[in-house]
Amino acid sequence: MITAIPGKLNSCHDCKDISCAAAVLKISELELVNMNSLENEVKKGDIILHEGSMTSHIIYLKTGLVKEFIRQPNGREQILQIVKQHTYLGLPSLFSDRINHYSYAALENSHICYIDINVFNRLIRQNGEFAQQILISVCKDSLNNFNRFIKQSHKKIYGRVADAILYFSGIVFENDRFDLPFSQREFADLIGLSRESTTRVLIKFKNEGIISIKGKSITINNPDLLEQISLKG
Amino acid sequence: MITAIPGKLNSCHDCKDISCAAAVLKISELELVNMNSLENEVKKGDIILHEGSMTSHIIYLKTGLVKEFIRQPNGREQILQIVKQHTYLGLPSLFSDRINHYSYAALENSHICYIDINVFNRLIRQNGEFAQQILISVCKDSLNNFNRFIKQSHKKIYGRVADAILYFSGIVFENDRFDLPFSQREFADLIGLSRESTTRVLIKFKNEGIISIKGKSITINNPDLLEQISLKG
DNA sequence: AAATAAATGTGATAATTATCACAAACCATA
DNA sequence: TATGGTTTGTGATAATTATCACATTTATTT
Repeated sequence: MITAIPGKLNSCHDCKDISCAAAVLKISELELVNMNSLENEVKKGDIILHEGSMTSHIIYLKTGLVKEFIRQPNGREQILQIVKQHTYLGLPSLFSDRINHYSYAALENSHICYIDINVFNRLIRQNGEFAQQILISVCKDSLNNFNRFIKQSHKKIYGRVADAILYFSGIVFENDRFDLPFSQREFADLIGLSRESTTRVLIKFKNEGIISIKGKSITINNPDLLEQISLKG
Repeated sequence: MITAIPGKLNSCHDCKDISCAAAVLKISELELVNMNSLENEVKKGDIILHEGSMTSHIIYLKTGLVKEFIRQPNGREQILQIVKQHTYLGLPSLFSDRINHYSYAALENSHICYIDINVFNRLIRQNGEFAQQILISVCKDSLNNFNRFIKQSHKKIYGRVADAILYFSGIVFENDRFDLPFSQREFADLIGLSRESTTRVLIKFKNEGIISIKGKSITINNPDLLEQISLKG
């Protein structure tokens, strides 16, 4: 039996944002316990969801890091975004045709929860606060993603690589120094460029002192200049 | 006073889809009358919303045709989608930062309604069915849009022009013959190509007999071939 | 209907990026 | 530490698309 929980939303301890999925989850967490939702550990490289498959459960990324991607007709992978913990995977699909449009693979060992679709839907209908928070979460996510994509689309390779570095630094890892969680091949897939072009730009940035590269580790030395390059297009 | 309306959703008479915003509106229509929502007529070319402005009302496109667009840093316009009647404009913005991320301009004389944000939000909280339908509508729309964009992004100019023609034929006008609601300059903006390249491809398609062009009117003679070109990338 | 402005067509050229081919560096593991 | 595999670096070249410049057509205004 599901009972609507009075509309008290807490903010997520990590990001202090009441629209963060972690905060949203607080309502459903009670339900999850009741419903015996499955919790699972996935290893780095594991595929969590396949594009084209039916949505049978909602998947909540409790801890870890995941890439969202599709396969382009030419066979190449297109990475759409890096998904951080406290996020539902592919929520929009649930509310459209219930087919997963994207694939998800773990970039690190991660913890995920499977939540029953019907529980979720009942919660939404019975609890307006919950519905509103999910709406906010979905809208923010899709807007951010779409905007990032649109802005990239007309930029030259320098601007695009700069964007990608700033994306990892700012949005994914929130740190000027970070380890690329995959190869340059995949980095190129995220940006939508050839591997060679991507490498060349990275080396150019390195030679100009804007960034430092040691193995998979990237350090931004001059964020302002990177921003400038990104803006210039 | 807003009262929750028992969850009976009708399908839209036009598109027979209960997730169509027209169906969703049925619930709020009653409210709209109560709240004295403003109805307005806009002329072809009028700008309905400016990117960057605050969301003060929700705008519902009752009749007409509208383009959603942004201005790229290089000054060029990027048309994101063509919005048909029975659609809320920029709904995702309402649920994120309440700033309109895109601009909207009328491609034909159109009728729009202004709905108070608070009415909308109260409806969502008080009526789970309504919330769910809005969620569905937002998710479908953003998925479709994003997918269209991603699929385009790696295609060559032929595939992209083919896509755009199929988009107008299938999604916007639902007819093999349609009038471009704007110039080829704007058509190019929608596709994200230069005007000259776009023109050249159109002429190529025309010379190959795949389409016919008379002024602004385009007729698709060979939809299968167009599909093929789109798929080939 | 003439004049003016706007949109479209087209060749030549330049800029950008992908592709190919292979060398060098790095990594895992026997 | 040798060895095979993968990833990264780099030059040369080809493919694709934008840009420029201008002719031609079409639309709008007086």
